[in-house]
Amino acid sequence: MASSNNKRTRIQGINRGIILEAALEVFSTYGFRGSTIDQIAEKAGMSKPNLLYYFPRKEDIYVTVLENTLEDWLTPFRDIDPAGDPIEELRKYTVLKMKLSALRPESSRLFANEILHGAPAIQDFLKSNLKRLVDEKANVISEWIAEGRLAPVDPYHLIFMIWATTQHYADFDVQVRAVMPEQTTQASFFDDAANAILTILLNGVKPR
Amino acid sequence: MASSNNKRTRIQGINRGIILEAALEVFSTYGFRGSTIDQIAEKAGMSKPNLLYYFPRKEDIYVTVLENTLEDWLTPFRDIDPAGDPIEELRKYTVLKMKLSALRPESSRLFANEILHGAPAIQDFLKSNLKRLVDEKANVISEWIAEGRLAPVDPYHLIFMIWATTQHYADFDVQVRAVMPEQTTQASFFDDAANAILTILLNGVKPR
DNA sequence: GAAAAACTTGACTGAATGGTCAAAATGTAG
DNA sequence: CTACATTTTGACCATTCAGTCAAGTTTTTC
Repeated sequence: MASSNNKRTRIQGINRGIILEAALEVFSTYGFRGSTIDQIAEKAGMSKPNLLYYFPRKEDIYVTVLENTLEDWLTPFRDIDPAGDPIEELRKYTVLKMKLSALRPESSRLFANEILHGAPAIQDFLKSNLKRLVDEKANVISEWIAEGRLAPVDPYHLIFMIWATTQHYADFDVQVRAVMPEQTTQASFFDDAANAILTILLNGVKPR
Repeated sequence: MASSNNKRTRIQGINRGIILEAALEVFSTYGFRGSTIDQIAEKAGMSKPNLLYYFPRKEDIYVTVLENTLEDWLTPFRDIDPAGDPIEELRKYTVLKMKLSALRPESSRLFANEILHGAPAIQDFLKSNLKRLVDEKANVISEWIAEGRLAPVDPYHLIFMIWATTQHYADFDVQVRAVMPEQTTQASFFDDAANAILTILLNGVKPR
């Protein structure tokens, strides 16, 4: 049985990958409750019992997908460099997050949905790992402010502001597209958005 | 039958209100698919068939709740005054939206969930009513910029930025609370957040 | 190349849930 | 008070869906 054996076989590696890819699409579109195993199985091109052979419960698939996407999401945040130039570091981070919103909106939506419904599957993660990381980066920002290299703003709210704004373009994609003038929703769209955001944000935190 | 008769009776008025209140809570917590009619009926203190007497389909309850909350959400936006001081108008709007996030987070979450899943119930509304309104306000901002009373930023992205940031405190409440330092999640929390946001945002759009 | 292990699936089960119905209870108009 | 309309509900139905099972097929191992 797949789960009882620690070592993964060749086929297990392949099929788990296929399943997780299909599951990300389905879960991010319909939410946990709104998705069915049949849907995921069909998208993955295998029978339901076969899928359940790899992930015995629906929740197992969901949690695994969620954990994987969390990593993507956090990597650029971890990479904020205390030794770098504050404005430049914030610009870099914001641009990377916008890229994520552009290239992997499903991940963002999956995560948003989880939080929106009270984060039942990742409460602990938020309170331990994520909190630790945010505290660390908030400290970095506080030091930048103390050194006069950034305007005095609450570092936590600054972080939230970047998160909120960048994720908005993935999570609220439908609304953004519905509301934006026609031509604007073109190729350069995410670049334009990033520029606009950065103008406001960086002017807002530049020391004066 | 309740729906065939245009004029609403006393009891209909009362019970529809009770149902919609219960439904907002349930739908915003679990999403459309994740909520059951039984749950709503129990919270409303009546039997399921009785509830279905007032709203024959689950979707009818959902759409009605959603429409009601949309109005709350848009009123302060409509009230942005072209004749007012730009910075002051943006401050006022941002503060009002933060208040909504603080006082009625369920509405915000219900709406976020709907958009996140592709806005199946309000696509048309977004593309017509909301778009018209946003275009109008974007024009107002463009004029402010032309008059040199605001830094030159894309008005649409400015609007999105305010939406994203203010709603974050309702929609991502769980994450915010998990990550913020303990004492900070206190009484003045939303005021602090509003101040931090406004500092960055208004500095970011002040003409220089 | 045979035995064992890993993989795959059609057919099924049981619980949850949206919605129906007919009969009973309550409210209301004259 | 009486007749009529409105409201309420227990019992029920049909469907959807997570998860099981036993029997078959393919892959790996020696």
